[in-house]
Amino acid sequence: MQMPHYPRTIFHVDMDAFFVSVEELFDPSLKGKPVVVGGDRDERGVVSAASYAARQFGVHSAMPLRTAAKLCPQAIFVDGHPERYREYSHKVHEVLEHFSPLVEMASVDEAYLDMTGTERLHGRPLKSAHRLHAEMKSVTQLNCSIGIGTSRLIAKVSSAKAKPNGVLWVLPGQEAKFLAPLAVGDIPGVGKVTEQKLHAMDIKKVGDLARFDDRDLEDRFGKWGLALAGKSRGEDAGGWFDNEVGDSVDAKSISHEHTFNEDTGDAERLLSTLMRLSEMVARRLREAGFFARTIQLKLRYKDFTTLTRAHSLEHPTQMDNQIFEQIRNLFVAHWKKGAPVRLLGVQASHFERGSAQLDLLEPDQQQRWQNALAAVDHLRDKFGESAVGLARGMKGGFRERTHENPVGLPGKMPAKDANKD
DNA sequence: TCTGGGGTCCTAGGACCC
DNA sequence: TCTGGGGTCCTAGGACCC
Repeated sequence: MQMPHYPRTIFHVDMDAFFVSVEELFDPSLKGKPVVVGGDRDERGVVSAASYAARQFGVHSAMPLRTAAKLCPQAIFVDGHPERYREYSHKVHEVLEHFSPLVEMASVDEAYLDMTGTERLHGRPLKSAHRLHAEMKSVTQLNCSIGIGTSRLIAKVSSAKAKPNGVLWVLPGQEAKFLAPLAVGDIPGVGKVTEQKLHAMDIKKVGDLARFDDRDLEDRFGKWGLALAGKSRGEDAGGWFDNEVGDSVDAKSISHEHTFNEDTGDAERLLSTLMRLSEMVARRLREAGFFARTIQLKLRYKDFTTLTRAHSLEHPTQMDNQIFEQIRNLFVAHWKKGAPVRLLGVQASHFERGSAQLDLLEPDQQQRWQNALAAVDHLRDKFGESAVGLARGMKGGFRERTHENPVGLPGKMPAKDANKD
């Protein structure tokens, strides 16, 4: 993580209307039509992606589906297919790896490449960008846009300006000049709230921002103000942007949430949803090899008021039943009984790589527990989530953790009185 | 318009310890 | 009896991104 002493060449590769384009590959009849990915026109939810034809009507991502339907009644609404997007994301990644060993997927449909020093192999930046662009099209049949600059920030902003299907190179030394005429909202990290605050200070363009004193901005916005000052000059100032391209960072949290199609105050239904969410989170913890110390409940009522309540455990866990136990306690303690709920969420965070509980065991016993858990996950793959219940939480409680049962798995044949509570 | 789901980072207050 | 300051952990909430 040391700063390079020469100017870097960073590519930001951003797939054009990625979800829509992938859907078009599976159903070519969608091509050229107004398409909205995210769900049915009358569903509770938002637009994940809109085709360029749909955008003509003012439809854009994050917009409520029902609003999109009003703006563009003739649009075709399709469900998203995350597996398809992951599959194509892998193809994209493979293409990119032909161009640099330092590739970082920033999400399913965009990536940063550090192309510094690849001139001998690939030629000048514009030439390699055009080759990349062509190879992407021929291998994946998908269009992308490429931004080139001396920082992630410049690469990212220039790829947005290159859309659709274009390449844009900001020459070293021209960063501030490139940014100056752009709206402050074009800076990644500047959303509605910051934009409003800046507008109130009569800062509309990045150039206006660049003329402000760093100290001034720091006084008004704290740490974020200092980062803003740097960004106005094209620097990767502050936070995630400062990471070298290709530095992999461990996940900090794993969560699942669910919005009901209609609000419900039915305790049974709410608890079984929390159980399902807990299982999904636990399973991903096991896949990642993480044990979580903090478990958090998210509760959103009918009127959209949202609260989060967390609890930290003495012993980190990756078990369904232990997670659900915490979630249930938090839920019972904070849910206004009978109040209609719109959304429930379960989050795990503060990860550790191992478990003090498992560490108490001999290596071969540890292996047996891990094998047992893997077997359960395998059965669930085969027969569905409900086939194997690690957590029988709804009506009863949980097995106590003991030395013989260090992670709180239910026994093979739970006796009638096996559950406490 | 009536607002998804999965994440990251930052702030701020209170507890607790030295 | 009135009163320090710094560090760290925990919790809650909010802005933002794709």
